[in-house]
Amino acid sequence: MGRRKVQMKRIEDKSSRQVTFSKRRSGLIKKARELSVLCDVEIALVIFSSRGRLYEFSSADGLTKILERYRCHYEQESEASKDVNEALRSHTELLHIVQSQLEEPNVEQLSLMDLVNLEKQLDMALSETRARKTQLMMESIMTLQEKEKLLRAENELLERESAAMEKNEDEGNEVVIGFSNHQYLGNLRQQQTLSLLQ
Amino acid sequence: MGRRKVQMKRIEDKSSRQVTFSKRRSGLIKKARELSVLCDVEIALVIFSSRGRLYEFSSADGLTKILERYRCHYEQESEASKDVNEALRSHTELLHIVQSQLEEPNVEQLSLMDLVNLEKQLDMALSETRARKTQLMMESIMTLQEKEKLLRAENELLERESAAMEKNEDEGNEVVIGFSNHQYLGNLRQQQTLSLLQ
DNA sequence: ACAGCTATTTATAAAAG
DNA sequence: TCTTTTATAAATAGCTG
Repeated sequence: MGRRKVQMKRIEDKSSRQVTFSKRRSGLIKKARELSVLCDVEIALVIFSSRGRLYEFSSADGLTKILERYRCHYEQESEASKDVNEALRSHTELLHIVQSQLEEPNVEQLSLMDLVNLEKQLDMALSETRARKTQLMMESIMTLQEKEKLLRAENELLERESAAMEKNEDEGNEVVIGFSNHQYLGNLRQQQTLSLLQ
Repeated sequence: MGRRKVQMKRIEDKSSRQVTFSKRRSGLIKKARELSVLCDVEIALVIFSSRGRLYEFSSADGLTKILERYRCHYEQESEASKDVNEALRSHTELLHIVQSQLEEPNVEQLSLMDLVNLEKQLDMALSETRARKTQLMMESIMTLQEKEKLLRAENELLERESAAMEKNEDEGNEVVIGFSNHQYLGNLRQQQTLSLLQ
């Protein structure tokens, strides 16, 4: 598509090779963008010039930013449950894809590659769910650890209060306390346990 | 470049979207190949259809190497994009591993059933690991909950003790206590959170 | 879903400024 | 060297089978 047809081999003239590279590169990226938009598919395109310069296009670029924002708001509950729902939705969608693929008359057309890819997607979905679950549990543990810390502090306080009072007593008032289990709790192995979790 | 100009937005009609995808995909890959040949540059192109099918093109050096190079090129970039790249790279790498495994002479003997069974086995292994992890976390949470319960009981006891003592006091002994945060902790949403976990 | 066929639109090689 | 223009090659949207 130019003044004349071009041979499909390396352009020897350095200058026109550079010009062609510049033009065709932008054309290729444009086409990649169009394809991703028109057909709603994910595309990653990476080009290294002979001098090591990098050019890229990625339909997931917007997605990356969304995921980043998603991570920022990750700790908030409302967002969290939304995320769970989203994961569930996409998971279900994937299952439907698998079903429809397998229910088609011409199963033979499913190449091994296709199956591998589907399996991978499923596994990624699983991974997401797993990661989400793990995070929720971690948060749960964190919360409980926080509470434990607070309760310990409170206990110490009360203990000191109790000791101070006892010291100032002179008559033998009977007290309700039968035993004290302040030191009941051993050292936490929490750190150890958590290290096992990932 | 067709009978009419096309709007740059997702093609809503599923059928024609599929047709366009097929045509433009091959066109894009062709253009990528041409650019890599004419200008002697490295190109990696990955396309995921909405159905999870993978299409790719890469110039001589191979997708993995190019993506590896890409990753190095971006070492100084943000964490997020690094993660995405890494995911893409390892994804592709894994794919190649599986492919090479499957490209052995007697691939034809691998039936769908075999693949399904293989997948099942893999997933069971994953499940086991996952279950183990979950169990560890659950135990961790249980332990912490137990501790919380004990600490609460202890607190109550101490509080009662304190109250009893205060009642039997007649002189204004100064006490060490400045504040009390017994009710600091809100109601647990632990039950709710846990229900989300499975 | 796929293959071939134009009428058109796009991309771009080469020329011009 | 860069940008713009132009002539032409390519790609492809909508058809038809």
